[in-house]
Amino acid sequence: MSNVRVRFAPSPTGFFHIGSARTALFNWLYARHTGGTFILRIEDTDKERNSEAFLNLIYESLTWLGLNWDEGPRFAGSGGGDRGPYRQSERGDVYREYVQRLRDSGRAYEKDGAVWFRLEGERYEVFDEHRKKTVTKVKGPPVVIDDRIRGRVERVEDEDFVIVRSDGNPVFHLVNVVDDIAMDVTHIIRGEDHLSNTSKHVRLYEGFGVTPPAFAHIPLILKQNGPGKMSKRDQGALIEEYQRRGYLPEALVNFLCLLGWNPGDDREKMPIAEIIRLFDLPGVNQSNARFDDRKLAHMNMAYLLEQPADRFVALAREHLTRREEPAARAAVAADAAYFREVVLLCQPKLKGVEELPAYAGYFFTEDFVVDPKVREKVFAKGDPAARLRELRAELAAMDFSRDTAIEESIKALSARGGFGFGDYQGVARLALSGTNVGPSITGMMRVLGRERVVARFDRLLAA
RNA sequence: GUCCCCAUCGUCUAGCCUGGUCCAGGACACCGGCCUUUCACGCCGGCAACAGGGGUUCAAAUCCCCUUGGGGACGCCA
Repeated sequence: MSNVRVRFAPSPTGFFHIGSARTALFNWLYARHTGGTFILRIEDTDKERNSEAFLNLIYESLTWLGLNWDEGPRFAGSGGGDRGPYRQSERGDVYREYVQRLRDSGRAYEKDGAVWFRLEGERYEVFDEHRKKTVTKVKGPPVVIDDRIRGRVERVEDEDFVIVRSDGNPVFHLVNVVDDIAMDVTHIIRGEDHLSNTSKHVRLYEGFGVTPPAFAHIPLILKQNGPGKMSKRDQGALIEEYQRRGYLPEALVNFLCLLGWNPGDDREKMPIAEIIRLFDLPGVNQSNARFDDRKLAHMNMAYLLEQPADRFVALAREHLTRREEPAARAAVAADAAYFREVVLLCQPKLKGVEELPAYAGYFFTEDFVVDPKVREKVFAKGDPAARLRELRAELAAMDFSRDTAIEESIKALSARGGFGFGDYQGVARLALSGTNVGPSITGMMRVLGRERVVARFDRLLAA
């Protein structure tokens, strides 16, 4: 156990989004890499905008992603620790005590009913064109931030700022710094949007007579289309959406790691243990990264392909249970062993489990649509009906227990008639599925079983 | 407007710190081809970038400056 202590400090004021998840991830990775402690702290000082539902979403999303926390609110095995409470709404006493310390030392004062932090230096008044008002400025040396990712950053902090609102609630800058002191946080890893706040925070640390922790400002994730950083409103921004769509959390985590960090070589798909081993602050990029849902989808497919049968089947079932369409309901209602056969037959072909209802719906109902375009195409050349009748005649004697046996029968039939395997495959697929895409035809026949295959052949021949 | 951060293929990036090994490598996407029993996967190939200008140097993607562009922050939100 090292003495590294990092924290992820979200506020439950909205959906949990990709940017927050990556900040949490980088903190978690750094804690795991160093053998340090990962703290979850809930910054719920904005009483107006907080909600328990969003709070729960934070817990659930982090847990789903596998980002367990060592200290913080207790949830699903995570949490605990002796520097709580870990919700800022429960830490009023701590803040009052720290504010009093500032007032005692003359570094805080009251004005307009609020408490302000006093900067040190010569004061002067100036009219701010942008804000259209006269403000009091303070002359002083710039704040120097030694950022672990950006290097040396200088910023002038030249106005006193509010630390306790007139309604008595402490503001973000104050509680953030106080808690990081009280919780012995050693490294602050957060989004670059906080870089300009950091000068305030450093002054507060100085005001408390505390050496600031190490700062590491990570690049932002930019929205896929259009200008600006990704926000909760953007398409694909919500973690729960990927959970709902049946994405593998480890695929999402792997993808997120690569947005602003890399192992230093060409590797992309890596087990989490390897990422933990290699992750370090100097390896984090300085420039913002644009989100790319296609790359994420590809990563997800790569992970899906290698899932053990049991987990893949469970994932498919869990996903389909939440889907509303008839194909999904029929699939869930089907015999479990049959469901498993179908899903495993499709596994190597799918980009995501969300494709399942559209891709494999015909396995679970006799009432599937026959694509007219595909039908036209299949019947455009040769005599597919004749081929299907020949194949139909073979069915009774066919061994349906193995794909290879079915394949051999069809090959033998083709050889006898002087046709190719494909002459039977296309029309048979149309009869069985109503389309021209899908898993292997022999696998389809085996899984559907002789009875259903015969019926579907007959139906197409009758039409 | 002010301040801060950033700048390599369409996108994510390697290379930059410690200049020559880079007519710049990988991945996603896209386009061909192969494989094949459809569709995928896979494999092979292709397209495609050092933002612009100035400097330093024998030599610059790499160091410095300017411009431009992108991003962020400027709340009694977090």
